Amino acid sequence: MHTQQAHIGPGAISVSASAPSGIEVTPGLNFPGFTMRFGRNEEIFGQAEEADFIYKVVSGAVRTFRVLSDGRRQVVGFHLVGEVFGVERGESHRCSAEAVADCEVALVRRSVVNKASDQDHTAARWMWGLLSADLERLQDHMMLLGRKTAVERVAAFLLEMSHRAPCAGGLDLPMSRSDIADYLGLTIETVSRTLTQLERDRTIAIPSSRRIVLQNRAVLNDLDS
Amino acid sequence: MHTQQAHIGPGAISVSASAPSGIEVTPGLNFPGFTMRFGRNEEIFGQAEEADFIYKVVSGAVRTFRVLSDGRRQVVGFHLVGEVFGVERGESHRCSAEAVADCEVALVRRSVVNKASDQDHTAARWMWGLLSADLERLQDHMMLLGRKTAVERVAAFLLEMSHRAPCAGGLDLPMSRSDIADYLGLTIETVSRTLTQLERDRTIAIPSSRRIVLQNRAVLNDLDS
DNA sequence: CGCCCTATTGAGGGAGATCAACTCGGGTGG
DNA sequence: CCACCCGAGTTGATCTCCCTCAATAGGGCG
Repeated sequence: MHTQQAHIGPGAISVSASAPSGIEVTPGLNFPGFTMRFGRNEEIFGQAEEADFIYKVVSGAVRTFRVLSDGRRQVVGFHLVGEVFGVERGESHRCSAEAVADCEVALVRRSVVNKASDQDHTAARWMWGLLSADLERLQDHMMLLGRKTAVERVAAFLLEMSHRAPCAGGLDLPMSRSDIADYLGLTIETVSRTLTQLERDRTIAIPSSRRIVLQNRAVLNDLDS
Repeated sequence: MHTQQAHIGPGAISVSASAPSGIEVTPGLNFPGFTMRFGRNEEIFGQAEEADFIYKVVSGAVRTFRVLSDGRRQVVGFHLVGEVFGVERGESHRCSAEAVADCEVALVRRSVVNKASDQDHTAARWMWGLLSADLERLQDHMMLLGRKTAVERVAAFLLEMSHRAPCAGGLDLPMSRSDIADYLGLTIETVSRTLTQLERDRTIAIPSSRRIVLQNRAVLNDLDS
């Protein structure tokens, strides 16, 4: 169902030279690190794998997800340009991460960040902020998955993406319908049908399948409750 | 639908004397604080309210949840004896919290914890651990809400409760079917039907509606995938 | 142009929701 | 002590939203 490729971890050939100044994880906070490139659907890290790094999207987009033994998949989150992912407790990752589209990712050693956090409150607070922002998003998403209808889920998704991506004149979705469906707890068919329904209502326009223009945000906001 | 009562915040009459030694939030880590009692369904804190405290369940049980404007409710989590809740980023709570049953709760000022975290890595790490344990649980729960069937959800719930509560010879559920339903993204009817189905299969026994004996954990574990 | 992958559309079925009746148990008051 | 009541839980009948299966349409790239 989903392309499974060999894991290419840190140290593999796709490592590129790190910027000499290090990785700026957030304005004013730099860490030594390096960048890597990943092709579409390539694995960045796997569930239960050692969590030695934290990651920041430089270009492209990333999905984190979990799978059940029978293949059912739940996308936990999408990570767009500038966003940090892979921040976890302890030793190992609890999600897998894959490139949604070709992308470039900056890596910083967890040990480096941990040491900085112990010495510098700025770094500690930054990490704390990352984790709790994630928590907040996950709580919103639980509401969506547990209690919202298909239209409401799709509306919430469109609004979320439009807030997180610079959307001058319409969204450019990096992810497939299958990714969206697994994020929203729906099937690709339902996602597709719901989008065309919203298009018929003139709430959105879909010039091409990955490009969506929000024509009536008021309706979407209403659906978002 | 749910009993809405006036909020009784810190400083209200139900405050009882704090233990002179302070609140032991985790073995070896004490903070000055005090305890309060809440009756069944009483509000402990409300969504968007100032998050001045963190809370620990001394006795009874607590639910945290969110509601949509039309009353649909999603229970984000249950908090049993010994567990800490209300740890959030920044200023305000993102969930409401209510007493599932009569309970006693210990409160510690956030400012106290923050100060301790800045000076002592033990406290900082403890907070970090709390937050990321929550995150982990929420990710599991997203999988449940997004992709699991009713039986799988109920099985997962029973196993979760049996792991978190001392369950010598059966669970004693503090929460109603309605709470369970809103936690699992189902209706009370479906929860009830699923439980009786599991009872007919001899997977569980239900001596009384709040008491459940796990007779065949293997089946439940299989359903938990 | 033809291939392949992604997306859309249609027809039909099913898991769970909804609506409604009934049962159970615990508390209260006569 | 029993009758009554009320909330919680169970069970039944029906409906519906979304899933499943299947066919068709687009669109990027060789």
